[in-house]
Amino acid sequence: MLSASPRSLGPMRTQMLRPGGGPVRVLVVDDEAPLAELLSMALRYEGWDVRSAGDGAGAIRCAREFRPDAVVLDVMLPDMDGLAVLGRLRGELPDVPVLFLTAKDAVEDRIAGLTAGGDDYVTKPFSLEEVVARLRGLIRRSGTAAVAVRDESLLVVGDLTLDEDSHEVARGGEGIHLTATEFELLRFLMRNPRRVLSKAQILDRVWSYDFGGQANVVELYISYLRRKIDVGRPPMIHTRRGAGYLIKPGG
Amino acid sequence: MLSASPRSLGPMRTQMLRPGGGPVRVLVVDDEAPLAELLSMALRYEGWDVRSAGDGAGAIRCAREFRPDAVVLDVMLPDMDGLAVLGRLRGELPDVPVLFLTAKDAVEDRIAGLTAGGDDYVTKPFSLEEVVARLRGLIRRSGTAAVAVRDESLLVVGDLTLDEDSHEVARGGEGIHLTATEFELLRFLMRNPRRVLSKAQILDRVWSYDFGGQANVVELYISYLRRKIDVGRPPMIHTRRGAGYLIKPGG
DNA sequence: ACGCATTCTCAGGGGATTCACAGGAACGGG
DNA sequence: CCCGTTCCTGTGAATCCCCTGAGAATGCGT
Repeated sequence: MLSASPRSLGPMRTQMLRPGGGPVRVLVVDDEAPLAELLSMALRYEGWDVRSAGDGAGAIRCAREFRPDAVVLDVMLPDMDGLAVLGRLRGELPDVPVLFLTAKDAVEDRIAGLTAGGDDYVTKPFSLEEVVARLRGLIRRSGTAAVAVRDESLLVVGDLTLDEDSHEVARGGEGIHLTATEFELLRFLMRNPRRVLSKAQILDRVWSYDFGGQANVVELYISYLRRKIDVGRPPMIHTRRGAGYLIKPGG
Repeated sequence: MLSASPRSLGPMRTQMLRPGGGPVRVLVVDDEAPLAELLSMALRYEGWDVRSAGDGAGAIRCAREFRPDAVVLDVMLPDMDGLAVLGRLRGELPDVPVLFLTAKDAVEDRIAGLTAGGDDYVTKPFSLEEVVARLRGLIRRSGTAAVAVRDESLLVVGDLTLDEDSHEVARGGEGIHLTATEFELLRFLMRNPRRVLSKAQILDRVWSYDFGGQANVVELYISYLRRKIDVGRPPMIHTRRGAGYLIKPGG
């Protein structure tokens, strides 16, 4: 039914597919309904087939019948703790990669134990761009899905390259150091080349879902990025006054 | 079958159709009746099948039976808030794209997240042209409807091109810089080539619905546009004295 | 605890954009 | 050919949008 890709940004992007040919399947487990909803939408937007559960029991049940290729799992659930859910999950799906969601102040060693198997985690509040990127990384590396995957981790726009695995950025072969936020912003731009992105879109996607600050942080970080990648070169980041920003190869 | 198009403007325009063959269905949800009416008319004018609801409960009910291909949703509703409506809506129609309407000065942080799924939004007061353009974009990208879709983001009239994604405009291959208002005006003209558009129509469509200024802004902006796209070339923007303006390829 | 990196707020400034106004040009009917 | 109407466009002011420096607050590693 979802045969056509529901992605809206980045129409030319290669679509991740599972071996059978259908879209990658992801299970979202979180008891905060709005957050689960937000995540589900963002992941569907990637072209993935998403289901969600609000507690551990539901997660196990859904895992059994849905057989997802990846799981996004909140470690704080009402009925059972993260470790228990993980154990039962692995009973059903031994090799499924898991992305944990955890509060900032959670005990670090617990997480370290959970992610020992090559899984990953992000702390709340997270940005959607970050969750999607981590999940893509997990799926790609797991090898169970991810068939139609080229050199997926490298984004290229003109002579500008960004490696989503190593987080290395270079323009004209010369390496460029970016901070975490700068990197996320540039990744979002580069994943949508030649497309005007409004400041609101950027804010929604790159900043945490609970960010309540001034909207001009976007302008500020665009300014930072330009200093680092557009200095003394044909500029690639362009302003569309009244509309937003876009990145494109100089020409 | 395209000849049976109910559109009144632009007979040659490709008509968006849903997979079954019928017109695209859109649900408008807004408690301000005049505004809902205005929107509905503008969307019917696009050849779409439109229904409207004045509150969240009505929206859910209508979504269930009407099964729209897209939804226009005011985030401020009398009975429930935007996120709640969105949640219930998605319960009925998991993949329907949503265009949010929001007040300019609304609390920004409640918007953040709403648009995460690839949805979009416009701030009040908006122009109808903007709403229609955004909605077309959402429908086109959602893939559920949008069958008769070519290279939709590019408008072409003679040697003049306008890209709705990158906001780039060129005549004879040469790039042209337009301001936001000039861009919207040209888009409206190009979406209705060879058709006379009255100043009133243009004002209603391109300017915000609460614009209270002088009617000759249209003349002024036509003048701006001519300087930029018709300078020293066979003119494409023509005046029909007493009637309005139209754009057509020189010849 | 200390220093450095990073994130973000605030505010000033500059330039682009929008728009009103008004005089002049073009048009069309008589 | 005259005149009223409609349209075009120069000028200028107000506003809006965007850029960026300075510095506070926070986080992070040593």
